[in-house]
Parts: sequence; structure tokens; C-alpha cells
Amino acid sequence: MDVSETEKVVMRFAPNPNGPPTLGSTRGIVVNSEYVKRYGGKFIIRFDDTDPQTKRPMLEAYDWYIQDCEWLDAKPDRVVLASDNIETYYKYAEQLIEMDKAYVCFCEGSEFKQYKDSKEPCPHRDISPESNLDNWEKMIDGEYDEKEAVLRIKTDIQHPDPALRDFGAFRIVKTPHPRPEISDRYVVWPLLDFEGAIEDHELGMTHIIRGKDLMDSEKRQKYIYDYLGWEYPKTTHWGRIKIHELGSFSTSQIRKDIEDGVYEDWADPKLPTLRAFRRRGIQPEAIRKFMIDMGVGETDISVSLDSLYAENRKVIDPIANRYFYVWDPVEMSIEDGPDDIIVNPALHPFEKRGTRDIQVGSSIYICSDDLNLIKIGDKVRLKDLYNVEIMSIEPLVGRYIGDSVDDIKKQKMRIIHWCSLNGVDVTVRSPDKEFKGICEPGILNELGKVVQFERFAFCRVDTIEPEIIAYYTHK
RNA sequence: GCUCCGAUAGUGUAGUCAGGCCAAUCAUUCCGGCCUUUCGAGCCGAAGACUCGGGUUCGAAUCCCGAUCGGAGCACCA
Repeated sequence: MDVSETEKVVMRFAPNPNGPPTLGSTRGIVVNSEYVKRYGGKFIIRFDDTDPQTKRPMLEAYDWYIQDCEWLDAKPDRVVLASDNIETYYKYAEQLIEMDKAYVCFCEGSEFKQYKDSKEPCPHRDISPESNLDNWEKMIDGEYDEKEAVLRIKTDIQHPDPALRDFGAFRIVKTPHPRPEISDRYVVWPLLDFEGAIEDHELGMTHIIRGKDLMDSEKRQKYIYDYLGWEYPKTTHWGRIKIHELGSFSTSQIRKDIEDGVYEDWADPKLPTLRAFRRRGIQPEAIRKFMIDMGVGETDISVSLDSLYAENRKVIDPIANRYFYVWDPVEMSIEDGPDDIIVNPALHPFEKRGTRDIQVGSSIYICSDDLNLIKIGDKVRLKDLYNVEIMSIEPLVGRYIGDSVDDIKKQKMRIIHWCSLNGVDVTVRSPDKEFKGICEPGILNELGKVVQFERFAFCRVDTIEPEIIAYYTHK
């Protein structure tokens, strides 16, 4: 993107708050805010909430966006709600009508399309500004039904690109807006091209980055800018982003699936919402890095979450305490073992953060996955505890054969983890499945934190009461 | 149908505007090795790309034309 070194920028992220931010919105938040950080200037979040019907805003989502922006270290300098500025849009609409650059059209949708496709002006195109103004007043006053009338911007009805011929600027929607302070105050609502054009100018936008699906939108908006004598911001576009592991999602589809119980809520670990990533323990810095590395190409891309996880690992590896988590536990009794000892493995392999003290009696749990790999007579190392020889599988019995770490190296013993009988039940939810297992009691101190369950994965401890639930972050 | 846009390793990405310093950058992934009382990390090594065809030029990933493939718009959605 073309920004001169000394220039201050004003950029925005303009979502429709009809659901929570997803990984897709994140790109808009991170990239725009990053430019502002880099060049100095202002970052604005503008809610394009001018469709009370088809993409009806969710009241809670306004705050969700702002929270998620802050979480991503992209606190907006200013928050704007398009639905607050309807009068402004009306003002400019009126001006354009007076200039004979806009007209009220009474064609039915398909009817107008026919005119447009054959490059013919529709019968309403040549109505005088005075009558148009009149009809416009009636529109605003609610004298027409939905779909009966629409305000169009005059462009060039013969333009080679059909997408640019006399586009709609306002339509009638009688569904009240979800915001109580707006509600049924307006029945005429602007369409994106108009609303965005006016707002971008009013807010002094210098640069715009948006999806390439809006490329034609820009060309339409330029008509408005030309008519009003304004200068259009510099623009760049990016292509569609598809996540390998998650596929494509639409906010409205997710909303429906939540209602139908396919997903638990907006933070379901299967979903690409920011809330879901946060619950899983993905760190904002990692997301920023991931998005910035992706750049702003116009090519459609299909990215793998592996890169995001790799970035996240760099962030959480030094801070995540280590614990033993035994999924699908199987009890093993120990013969000839020392009674009631306390071992104290380090909380972290290279950061000095103390130890976790585990009391061990005459039996322990191990993973059934590990059990499947061993047979009678095998010697295994119980990590940070001692070495045992497997005496029997059914029931599972191990005999204590010493503590020596050297032995395991010489004999290339398998090293497995374990859990004492006083462990606590922990459920781990991953995008694909749910694990049930037992963890050291120390996990009770880790509410809200990301830990590493050794030989399993990084997880974020989400709840302690009434049961312990952790979300799977990644390997 | 009409219009617009894009194409560099498995996946992203730098380089393309101002042609030579690009036998092409970085990250991730995969594979091998070292280290490590888990996993991961770390370290070392390896593999892997300029969509195709013409043209301009002493010289093209870079400029031009065409083809192919992919995407988007033509909504009273954003």
C-alpha cells in the first residue's frame, strides 16, 4: 500500500455487527490498525449497521467488536455507528437530487434489471429534480411500501460494466432497527455504497483496505465523490481468505447453526470466531503476526492454521506451566515401590518457576494409549518418578526397579507420564473431540491460563467450577 | 451474457510500479540428524516455485500481447 513516510493516515474497520468478529474480520482489524501504528494517525471502527432486516445487527455484537479490537491491541480512536447518521445521508441525498444526480425509481427489481441490461434508461430517470424531491419526501415520510420506491444514483446507463449503471442508494425497510434508540425512526435506509461513501468522506479517511468483492463498490462510490467534488481515499484490496482446517463460514449460517444446536455458542472451539480462539488460548500477538505475515494480496488464499499455531507456540511456550494429564486413565499398581513419597518436577523446563509437588502412593494412572504400546517384561520410565518393569497387564502391575536416569538412556526405555490417585477430573474440548482424563491437582491454580499437558498439547483452563474444563490450544 | 481483478515451492509470502545485484527472500509444513526424563522448542541439514505460449530487449519473475486457470461484481446484503 502506498503511504508516504511522513503522511498521517486515517483508516477504518467497518463491520456489520450481525455476529461476533471472526478470523476474517480480524484481518480488517489487524491490518488497518497496523498501518495506523506504523504511520501514525487514527483508527476508526465504524459499524455499517444500516440493514435492519437482511443482515440485522446483533445488539451484543457492537461491544464484542470493541472488546475484540482492544484484545487485539487495536483499540479504536473513535467508534462510529452509521445508524446514528441517517440524517446526514438524507442531507446528501437531497443535495444529489437537487443536482439531478439522483432520482426516485419506482421500477420493480426485475423490471429495472431489464432496462439496465439493455442499457436503457428507466421511465423514472428523467423525472425533474423537483418531483424527485417530492417523491423523496414521501419516501422518508413512509408513504410508500417496502420495495415500492428506491433512490438511485445516476451514473451512465450505457456504461460497459453493468455493475456501474444507476445503482441503488436508499431503499425502504419498515422493520425497526434493533437499537432501541433508533428503532422505527427511519423507514428509508441507505445501501452500503452510499453510506460508506459519505462516511468515508465525513470521517476524513485517507486510505481504505477492503475485500476485493468491493472493487466495483469503489467505482460506484466515485460517482458520488465526483458529484460532490470530493477526493476519493487511496485504496487497496485483498482476496478471500479460507482456512484450511475450518473451511468457509458465513456469519448468518453460524447464527442459524447455534440456534439449531449444531454449535454450543459463539465461542464453540469448532468456530473461527475470535472468542473461540481466545477461549482456546490463542494469544493476540500471535494472531496479529499471522495476519500481518499474510499481507494484503488480491489473490484468494487458503491458509493453514499451522502457521498461527507456530506463532502462538512461540508466545505461550515460555509462559505455560507443565502438568501431567492422563487421558483415558488406567490404574497401575506398583510393587516394591517406595511408600508415600513426594516428587517435585519443575513447573517449566527452562524457566525457573518452582516445582509442583505430587504425592505418590502405591498406585498411579497411566494413559491407555501408552498401555497399548507396552507388554509384560517391558521396562518404562515414569517421568520424574522412577522406573518400573511391567509384571502384568490385566490387572496392570508394575514393579519398582530403581530411580536411575542413566538406566533409561542406556536401555532406551520408553518415557511416559502418569498421574497420582489424588488427581482431579479434567475434560479437554478440542475442535474435533472431547477428552476425559485426570490431571495433577496443581491445575486448580491455573484458571484462565494456558498450560502444557505434557505429551498431549497446550490447553487453556477455562473453568474450574463446577467441573474442570480446558480447551485444546494446539500441539 | 456483460465487466473487473489475480496467478512465485505443499501452504502463505518478498521481489513486479522504476528489467540486470534473483541459478529468487522469509515463515510454516514435511523429511533426516543432534540435543532433551514429555511434547514442543532449539540447533544443523535436505527437499521444494516464477501457469503456459509468443513478443520487446544484450538481458524478463519483472514490460507488452494471447491462452489457460482461479476469483469477484452486475441486490431494494454488507
